[in-house]
Amino acid sequence: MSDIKNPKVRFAPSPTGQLHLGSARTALFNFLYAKHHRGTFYLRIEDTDKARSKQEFVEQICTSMEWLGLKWDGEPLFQSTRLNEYHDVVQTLLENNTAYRCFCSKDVLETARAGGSYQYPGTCRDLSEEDIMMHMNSGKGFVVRLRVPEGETHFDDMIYGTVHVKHDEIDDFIIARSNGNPTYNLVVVVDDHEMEISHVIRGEDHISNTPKQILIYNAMGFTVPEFAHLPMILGPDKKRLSKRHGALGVQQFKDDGYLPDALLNYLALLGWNPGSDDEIFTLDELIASFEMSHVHKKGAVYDEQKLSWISGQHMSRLGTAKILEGIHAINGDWGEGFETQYLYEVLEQLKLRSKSLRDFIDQSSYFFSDPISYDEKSARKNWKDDTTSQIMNDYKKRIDSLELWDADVIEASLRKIAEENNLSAGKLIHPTRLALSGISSGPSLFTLMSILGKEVCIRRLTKALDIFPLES
RNA sequence: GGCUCGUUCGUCUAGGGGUUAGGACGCCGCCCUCUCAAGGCGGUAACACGGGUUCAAAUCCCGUACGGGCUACCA
Repeated sequence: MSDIKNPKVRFAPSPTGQLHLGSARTALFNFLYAKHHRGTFYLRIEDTDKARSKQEFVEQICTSMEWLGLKWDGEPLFQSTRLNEYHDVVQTLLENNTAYRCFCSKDVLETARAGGSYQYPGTCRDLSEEDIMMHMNSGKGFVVRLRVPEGETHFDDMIYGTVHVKHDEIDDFIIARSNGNPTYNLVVVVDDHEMEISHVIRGEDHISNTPKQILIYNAMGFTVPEFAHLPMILGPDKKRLSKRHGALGVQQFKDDGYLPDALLNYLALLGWNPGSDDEIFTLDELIASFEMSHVHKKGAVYDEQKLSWISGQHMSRLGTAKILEGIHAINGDWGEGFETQYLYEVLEQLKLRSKSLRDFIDQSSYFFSDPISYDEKSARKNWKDDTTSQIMNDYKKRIDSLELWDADVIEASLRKIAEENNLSAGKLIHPTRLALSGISSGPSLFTLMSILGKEVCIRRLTKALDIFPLES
């Protein structure tokens, strides 16, 4: 495969919705293939469905792709600007007799279909010149159909291998609607040819469109590109992932605080394997190891737990400055009023405990303000009675007198007072943590205290002494 | 219905004639430990089924079953 030179690929979403996980994966594989082989990655907006296409979706798709880091080369191509070209191709096909006008009404065909016939009966396939003129003159509407020849078509899919389809399984399908607009199968071919696409990489749902498109390539005398069909991403019900499976737009992952590299990493592992046991990759690493031959055919079920794990792995490898940048991108207020150095220390502690940027935000409140509520379960367990209060009070006084405020010193003083009272250190540690953070989990207590500072610790202990033990 | 593609632990996957069928997520246990994580160690769990071919089949072939996709004047 290393002899593939400068392939040209494209990602061709239709702007009828935001960028979804499935399309993002298709975009990623196109991107990886292009970059791995030093090729070109184009973006084409398939907006020929006027009724459903919206400008806002075009913007949303581009934004999502930029966020993911899937930068396309050149300017996006909009199909809506190319209607004339499509029209010309239809004319050429009509002229060389590889396509014909069909005057059958929609109703007639639907009735026929309802009767159990699945294929177009070929009514207008061999209309005489006179009949055509007559219909035209009477102002009757028509669609243009491709005249599918006898025989069979096969192609060598890079992932699925050779696929054969007999032509009698293929309808004389419509390439231009009665309103003159071209249909998908035609525009795809015309544009892929125009853009000199060498490798068409798309979802497996297009595998049965491929023979039809090859027929058009042949009818026009165009060179047929290589094809690679990607397996689908499935929901837990094993059906193709869709809106029904919940909010799975790329935008949502961004809002949930996932890192783009983590999402991409996860997506890459859905249907592809790196040929090693490695699982954590940056985008550049994915580009370096991507091989189409390692893409397999089976649909893969989307699993949020694994995404979350991968995300956590990325998080723990990321520098605190990058994390801070990411957090501020989704919440500009976070840590406002505190010095950057302080924020870095906070992030350093939370890194191994966070799967997403949201987790940092959700877990960090006590670094910025005194707890306003306390975990009741922990309070009842760890601060049972006045005995605890007494020792906590002693402990408060003890740390108040500390000259040097660092984790080791703080720890030593706590262990000493525990020993003096013949208690295990935990008997002091747990209530202290509760008093300082309001919860029972988090970073090492002594690190926490050193970060918070003496004054804050004393203040929070004082407040806790007022509150605990709770009334029974 | 027709066509087409697929089927290895619950999930993502490795393995493509001889393997104790490997790894990862999850789950469970242990270790570490001030908690929660992280990390380490261990455990749980799979070749859809039936026929062939072969000394030998998860692996090759044929069926069956099940699942996906397509079968639009959507893309």
